[in-house]
Amino acid sequence: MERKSVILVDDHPILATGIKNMIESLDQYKVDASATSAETALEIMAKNIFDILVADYELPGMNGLELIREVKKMQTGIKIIVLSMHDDPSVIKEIIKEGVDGYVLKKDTHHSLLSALERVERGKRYLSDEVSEILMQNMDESEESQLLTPRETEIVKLIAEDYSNKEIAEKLFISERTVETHRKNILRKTGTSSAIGLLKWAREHGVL
Amino acid sequence: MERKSVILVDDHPILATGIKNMIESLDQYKVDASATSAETALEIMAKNIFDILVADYELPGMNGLELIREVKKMQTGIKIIVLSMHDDPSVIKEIIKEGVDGYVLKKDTHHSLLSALERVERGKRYLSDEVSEILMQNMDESEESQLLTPRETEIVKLIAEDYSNKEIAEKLFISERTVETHRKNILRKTGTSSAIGLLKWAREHGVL
DNA sequence: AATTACATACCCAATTTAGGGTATATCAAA
DNA sequence: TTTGATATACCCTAAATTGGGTATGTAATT
Repeated sequence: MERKSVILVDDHPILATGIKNMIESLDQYKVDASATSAETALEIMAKNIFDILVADYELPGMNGLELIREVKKMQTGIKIIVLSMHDDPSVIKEIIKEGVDGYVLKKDTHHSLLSALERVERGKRYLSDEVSEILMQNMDESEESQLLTPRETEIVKLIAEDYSNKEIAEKLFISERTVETHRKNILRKTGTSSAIGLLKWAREHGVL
Repeated sequence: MERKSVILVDDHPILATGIKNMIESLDQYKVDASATSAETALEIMAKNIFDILVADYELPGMNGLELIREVKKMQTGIKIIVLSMHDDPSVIKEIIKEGVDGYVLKKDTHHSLLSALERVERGKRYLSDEVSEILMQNMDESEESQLLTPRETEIVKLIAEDYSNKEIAEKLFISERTVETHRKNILRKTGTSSAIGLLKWAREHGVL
């Protein structure tokens, strides 16, 4: 049987080597290419065909999401498995929406990664048990990403960048009163009561 | 020849397995124990003797620094190699000051880790090339980690956790006036002018 | 046509933070 | 022993933020 060709993307070589060995411990896979950045990976994929892409989500420069989008444009048949450290529901949802075939957390066991490989090879999708559980816990409190209006989200971002109400007002060509109103509404909606509390909320909910 | 006994601590099993295989690719080492938390590692080390500890620095609960301190109390002869993602000079310095034998970044190659093992086994210390370079670049702008006093750093952390001055005062059993004074001094020293600006500074300078 | 959501803008009051001081006790270093 | 750094605590004022309202124009939806 032909061994499936895998390309691996991880910006931490030490971890990449470990994962490569892990994958190749199964005879049916061969890691034919490794890249430490999304950009390099895309260059390689422009010239070679692979069966499966195993990519770290946290990458320097272009992030995992952008990489996935580009790859799907280039090689429509390729299976994508994302390996991520983030167990933040909003991040997970975002990645899955992008249509990846497998999602495995770095804190899962190595069996998870191997299971993911076997499942996606057979055309199925795979979520590790950890990931499934996280998603189920957050089904109900979903749509909270739409809690804030676009304008409010914009203002949250400016607050996070350390602009005062006055500066935000000038930047957006609106009155300082309006910024204050948005700010109040934002704090009320998010259940926070200070700029720093809001920042924590925003990070946890993927607004930033 | 007796194989050296290694204990591995990493909270991400998938990565731990990869590193274990990597270490055992050299015949002279055997990974006799693995733990996913500092606490578990300490329990194991209370009952067994190891030659070398390879520990991830980012751990849930007790952090790498505290783990190192505890281990040095328990097993004075053990060699310690820290494996970390952080290439922030201030973090690196802090860890090295604690007297570890080797420091390797996850973005180094796997050869670095193996070199580290061999060097510390022979009683020498090891810093990966990447780490050496980072430290050299920051020799001059050093001491900026000492810009803030310990007390001030403590307060920065509490501000980052969204405590108000009043709450910080209660927590530390000091007057709210004192917290205000610290806060003013911190803003002056860091050249910032708001809590959020301070937070950005703190993140950039490894205070958090 | 009525309702709803959104962005806009104002009023008021209370609280918190920022920025300017000064002052004291302690401890280490020169 | 004097100096310097640190942690403590207070004074003052000004600015910014928070928390409670109301109100209006616009666009989309029912």
